[in-house]
Parts: sequence; C-alpha cells; structure tokens
Amino acid sequence: MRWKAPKGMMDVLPPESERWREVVEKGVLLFRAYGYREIILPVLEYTEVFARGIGEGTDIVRKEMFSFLDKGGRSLTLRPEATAGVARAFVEHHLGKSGLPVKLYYWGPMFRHERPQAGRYRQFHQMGVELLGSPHPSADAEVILLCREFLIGLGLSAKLVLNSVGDDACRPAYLRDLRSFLEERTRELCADCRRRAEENTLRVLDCKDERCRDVLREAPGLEAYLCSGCRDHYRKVEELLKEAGVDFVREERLVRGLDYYTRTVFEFQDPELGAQNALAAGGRYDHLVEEMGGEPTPAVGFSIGLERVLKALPPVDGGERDGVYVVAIGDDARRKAFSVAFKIRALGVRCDLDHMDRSPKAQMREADRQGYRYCLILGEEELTGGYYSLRDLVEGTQERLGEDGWLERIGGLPARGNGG
RNA sequence: GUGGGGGUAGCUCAAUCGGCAGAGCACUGGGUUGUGGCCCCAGAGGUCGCGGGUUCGAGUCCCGUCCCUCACCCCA
Repeated sequence: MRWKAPKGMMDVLPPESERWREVVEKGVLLFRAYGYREIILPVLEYTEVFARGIGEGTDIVRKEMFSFLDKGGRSLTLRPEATAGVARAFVEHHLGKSGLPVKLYYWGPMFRHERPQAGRYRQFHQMGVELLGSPHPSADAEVILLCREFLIGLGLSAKLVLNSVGDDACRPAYLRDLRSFLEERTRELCADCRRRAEENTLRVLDCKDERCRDVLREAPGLEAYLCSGCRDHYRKVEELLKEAGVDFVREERLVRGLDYYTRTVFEFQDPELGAQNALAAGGRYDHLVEEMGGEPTPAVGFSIGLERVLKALPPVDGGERDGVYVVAIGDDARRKAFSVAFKIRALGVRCDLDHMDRSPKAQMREADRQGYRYCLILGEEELTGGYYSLRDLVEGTQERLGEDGWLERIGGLPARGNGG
C-alpha cells in the first residue's frame, strides 16, 4: 500500500460519515435550544495561547502539541482543545463588553501528538459549549445538564462523576500539604507518581496503581481543604442537579489534566469503552479569560469526544429505502433517462441512473444495492407506448405512469418504506 | 516515550513437519432478447507489509525494518 493517512488520523467513509452528520446536527439543535451560538475558530493558534491557557506543566503542552514555525519564525500549534481558543477570541473581540453571559458552541477537529489507541486519536473531533461570564452554580448545572441531555438524546447512558478542585483561595494550601505528604511517602509510590508529585501533583490522586492507592487513602483529602466559597458553590451545584433528578457520584479523585480548571470538574463515563472511557468532560475555569489578558471573567464549559460517542452508539441498522433509480434500456431511452433523472432530483427526491453501461438486470441490482425504493423503467416499450414503468422494490409491484403527471406522482411517493 | 498482540484477495480469516497460496462475504458476468433480492453456474481479484539471510525449495525458520492494534503515560 503506497499511501496511508497519517498515524492516528482517519478517513470517515460512508455510511459512518452519515452517522457523524446526524450526531453533529443533533448536538447543534440542542445547543441552540439552550441559547448557545456557534463560534468558528481557527484550527491553529499561536503556541503561547495554549502554553499560557492550558498550562506549561501539563502533558498536553509539554509533549502532545503539533507545533511548527511559520515563515516569520512564530510558533503555531494545531489546537489540542478548543477552550483556550474561545477565551482568546472572547478577549480579542471584547465579547464581554456587550453583555454577559456569552454562550458559545463549537465543533471540529483537535490534534494531540499521542500514541493512538482505542478511543484515542491524533486528530479527533469535539463538540462543546462555553458559558462565559457567570460565576453562579446554575451555570455549572446548566452545562452539565446540557451535556447529559445530549448523550441521553443519542440513547447513551453515561455515568456522571463530579468533583471540586478548589480555587486560588484554597488549592495552594492543599497542594502544599499533599506535596509534603508525598515527599514523606515517596518510597512507597510508583515511578510515575514520584514524577507526578513534582510536575502535576493533583494527578497523583488519579493513579491506578494499587500500592499508590493504598498510600493515597491516608493522604489529605481535597474536600476537607475547600474554602467556604468553593464548598458552598459545589453544594449548590449538587442541589441543582438533584433538583433536576440527575444521578451522579462525587469522585474525590477526579482531577483534570488542564491547569485552568477551578471548582467544578466533571466527566461522563461509559465503562464499556475501554481504557479511554470519558465520553465528555468539562468544568469551570474562572481565571482563563484573565490569563488571556481579558477582564476577570468566570466561565464553565464542556466538550464531547465525537469518536467516543460514535463508538458507544449501537451499530447502524440498514436504514429505510427511499428514492428512485432510473433504469434505461437502449440508447434512446438512456438519452431520455438522463433528463428524467434531473427532473426527479429537482423535486428533492434522491435519484440516480447507470453510468456503467450495464444491462437492465444489473441496473436493477444496483438500485437494490444502493437502497432505492423504486425503479423508474424506461425502455423501447415505454417510449413507443408513451408511459413509464414504476417498480416498487419493496412490494415487488409495478405500474404504468402516463406522460401526464408522472413527475407529480413521483414527487408524492412515500419517502419511506411501509413500516420498515 | 514504554510493554503485549498482529500484518496472507476489497473485507474477515485459514494454510499441518518448510513442498502447487485457499475459504466465506463483497465484486463482475451469465442462468431470463427488458426486471432487483433468494438460489445456481462462471469469472476477476495476491509484491503472503518491506529488505536481507538459511535452504533444492520460505507465507512458514533466522535477522533487521516499517506499519497496525491494545495497554501504560495522558486524555475527549
């Protein structure tokens, strides 16, 4: 094989591409129903946008970015996520000046230079929302509910896990104590955790190693360190979720790998997905806009992994038959069939005809294979008799349509098979 | 970056001890001078990932290499 798509990147072919389209369109309709409007961002940003926004110490920035120098020598990076770009655009266009909150949704490709595995790709696609300007717990609860609504609307039942990672008032003290605890116990930790303790301390809490977990059971808990503001905020988010009848579990070890999160973080997990089990994730980021050079603007959002959602969805079920395939027999008929097909398409009815110079039998087989409901047959008999033969491929019946009104008849055909 | 598994037809896979590269599905044609699906017949389709080595002979054994995949790290 001569050429392949780059590692971790893939072509989406039909019929899979059609499922993508459906999922994205459902999401867009739902986001709009919640008052969000689309923002279309560049796929590239100056590298500093991500370095500052996501955090210099995060794995994403340290080793997962597709970066290159442009011809002017500036470093550009393919976006590894969308939130930093949204914050940059929010500041650049002074979106906060004309009234808050600002509610935006996006969708598109993201890029991370990681080793691919099940549910993880180098180019992957996310759709998500950002609610900028509100510090209120109802904003957190809204985006969580919206995310849940999206997944449920697709027929998925994901487990919601929730936590609070505190804010500038309380997290530093916790980190200090956690670090000193880890230093004391460092000999009992796995190699990864020793490294994490230095570089991304909170993530030690997430370690899967049993021995680390045993040690961490004795570590100071984040919850106990939360300041009254964070504690109160978190409690109210929980109350709103309960009020809405949403099931969730608090997972004290849930911490996210991006530096900008404050207070609420959450994840929707599907245990059947394998190691990469987060369908969607998000949280609050009260200082990101400020970090990007804007006014202090609290915000909250989430993003959904399209590939993971598609993978969790049940397999495609054939689909209904529709449309008309024009079967032409003989040169005269082929000539006429060509214009007939265009007339049918102009009605918005799916329609096709043979481009392979095939026999009538093969043309009908093609009609069947491509899922057409009807064949409009046009041969010498029809030409001399002045009619069209219309065959219903589901019923196996055939009728004659006169020269007058045949097009109207086709426009009025049932678009769907009768009851499947 | 680290570890496990795997690369044979378009797809999913088989090939015994080293001895003529196969099946199912899909595709094309025919069975019907103009009628799909089911059935029957026929056909087409291969750099056995790539390179080297051992051997009379390699898909099979050895070395190297590339790629895919799952997992770790991390994350959607």
